[in-house]
Amino acid sequence: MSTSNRKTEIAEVAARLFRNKGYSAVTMRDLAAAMDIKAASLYNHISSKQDVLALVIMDLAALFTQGIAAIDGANYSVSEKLRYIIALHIDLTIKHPHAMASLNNDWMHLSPENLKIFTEQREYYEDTLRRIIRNGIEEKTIQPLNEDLIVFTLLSTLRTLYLWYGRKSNLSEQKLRVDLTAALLQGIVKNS
Amino acid sequence: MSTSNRKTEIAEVAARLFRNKGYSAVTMRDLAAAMDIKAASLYNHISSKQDVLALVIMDLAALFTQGIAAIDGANYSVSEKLRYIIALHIDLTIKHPHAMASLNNDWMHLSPENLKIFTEQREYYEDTLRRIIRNGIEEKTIQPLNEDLIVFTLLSTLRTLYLWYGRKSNLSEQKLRVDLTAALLQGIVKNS
DNA sequence: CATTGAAACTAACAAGTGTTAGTCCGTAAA
DNA sequence: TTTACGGACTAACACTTGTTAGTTTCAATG
Repeated sequence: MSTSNRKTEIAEVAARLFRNKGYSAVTMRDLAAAMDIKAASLYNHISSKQDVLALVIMDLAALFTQGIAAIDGANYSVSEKLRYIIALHIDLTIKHPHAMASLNNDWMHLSPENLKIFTEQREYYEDTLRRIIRNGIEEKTIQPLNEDLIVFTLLSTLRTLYLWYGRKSNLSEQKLRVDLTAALLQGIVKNS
Repeated sequence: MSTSNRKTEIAEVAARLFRNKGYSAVTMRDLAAAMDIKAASLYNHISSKQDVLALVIMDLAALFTQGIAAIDGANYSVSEKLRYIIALHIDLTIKHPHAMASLNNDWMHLSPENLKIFTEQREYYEDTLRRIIRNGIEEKTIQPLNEDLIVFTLLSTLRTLYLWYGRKSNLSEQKLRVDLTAALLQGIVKNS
């Protein structure tokens, strides 16, 4: 295989540390200690601290980009697309809860080249979602609210799922999907 | 006056820097440069870097605590309480957009004493909101979804308002309040 | 057995970190 | 005019940072 086992292990431990203290506050000695080795030994597997951050963030970012591209390209209704996007976020959050934190909070510390790629992907993601929402408003299946507001209401909840899911509650993935979809799409008050 | 003008000026500039790079990545020399003075000169006004962080975060945290206490203590319906809580977040976000970022992302770097106070206040805030939601579910004015899920759906959107409001959109505060309340409480799809 | 190579180690460096000590300047009070 | 002092400065400290160089260990391969 192309990437060594140890390298991905470093990325996983790093993601957990980054989640708790942020990229800048985690030192290479912290990371090494968490793996029970010395800092210098890390460099047998990775080339720099930036490299580790990219390892944590970039693959996950690509999964989001691919995910929304597939959903948007399929022959779904607006409502179906939104449901699949919610499911995508739940799925990736459960699989990579720690990396999600870095994706949200530490992306600005990526190297210029990776930052460019990341920013483009994020814009593509948000533009796609915005277009779906706009379609829904035009066909009158989505409430005629400000479209940026709708986009960020959805995204802010989906992006910070990692903050509480699995901690505060022990919801099943199934129940999470059903209830979260209901809360985001139908709202939380009755008889509106 | 008890706190000097210069001290609050430092806190404001620091909040802006913390927002962009995070507390740990901002050096005292960065902060000094942003104020056009030398790093050592900062210590005529503040006692430590931690002190600056506390200056940025703690007062704002107290405003949230006082705000929700007042709303919860008043004789409002569940729906009214939720509307006022949304308005509280909008109000404080517009007044302190930079400090909101630190409140969300840098609180873990507070000194142990301040961290304790902060954590207690946050728990009080979340507990209060959770109780309001639970009341609503019991009296059947709120959808019977998982209550933690509802709490964090609301909070995640409200807490990250600073990320996009004033940047991506030029909504008036009035329109923001109306549309955001609608999106969070009634949802975004029609004819549910 | 000899050799290789992955992966750990020790030691160290250069740059950057928060912070302190001591000094200087200019304005306002005495 | 003298005094006091807020608020800037220079210089320096002790420590931490990411990273490199060179070495050692040891299991797998020939």
